[in-house]
Amino acid sequence: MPELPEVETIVRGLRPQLIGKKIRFIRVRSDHVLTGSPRGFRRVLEGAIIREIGRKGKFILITCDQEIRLITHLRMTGQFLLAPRERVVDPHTHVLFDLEPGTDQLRYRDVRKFGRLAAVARGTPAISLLQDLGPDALEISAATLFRNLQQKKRAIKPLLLDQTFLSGLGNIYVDESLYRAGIHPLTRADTLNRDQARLLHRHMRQILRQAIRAKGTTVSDYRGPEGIVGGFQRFLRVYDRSGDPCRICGQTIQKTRVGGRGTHTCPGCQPWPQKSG
DNA sequence: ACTATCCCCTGACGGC
DNA sequence: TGCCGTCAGGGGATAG
Repeated sequence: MPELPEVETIVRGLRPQLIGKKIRFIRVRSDHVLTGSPRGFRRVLEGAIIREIGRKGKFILITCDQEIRLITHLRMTGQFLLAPRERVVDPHTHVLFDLEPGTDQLRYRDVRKFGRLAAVARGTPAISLLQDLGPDALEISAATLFRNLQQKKRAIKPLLLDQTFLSGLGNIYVDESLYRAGIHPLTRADTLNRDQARLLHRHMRQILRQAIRAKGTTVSDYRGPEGIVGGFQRFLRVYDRSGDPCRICGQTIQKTRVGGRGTHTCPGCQPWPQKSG
């Protein structure tokens, strides 16, 4: 579900609500979403005071005193919600954090249970997932992106989705970025020239920033921390628009499958390069 | 190094 | 109405 702009929106929404709060008590309704045992999870986090909330790629990092951390990946349907303790608990809510001061609860809800929550104790090295993360899509420079693309023979779309190569992009923003840069998703990465890499870099940044401003994209079930719906979907030009005309050339937006993922392209604006040269 | 294919889960939707 | 197949903003494991 959430990609970089949605995760950034969530982080920004949680920050003012959580900074300075103490995690007083944790209730785990389903340990499926925890990376370790509920016992260990609670032992590490109960009593911790939240100091910082950040993002790395699509991971949410909640840092407490003494470098205790809660690291979360929402995968497809994970959500953080803030609710008064007495509010009815939705059946897909798996972890509840009582906060102090106040009467609010931070709730982790996840319909498909693909998301994961990990508690990192003081002095414990960062989990391997974070170490393997590639540069953040909003932090990488055009020059570095170009240099890194030249080392890869893979098709550009699966490469951009590979979080060890670049972190933050998901299916929506990859399709949108490639469309705006006029690059076909199956183009071999090392065949892109410097100008194409620059164009891709510029559009990717522009789209991500615009999407953050719009508070993300809601196609079906993404919601921000307060249940807020994103607004970027009205700016989408290919994603979820198959069968509709391209806004630039009028040709019909196609939906195909690339690397196992639904892929949206405009045949006019994103020519297939390896065929025609 | 890279691709293809499951798999993890649940729900929504279209066709019959 | 119900059943069945397919698909979904992600990513890990495994076989070729």
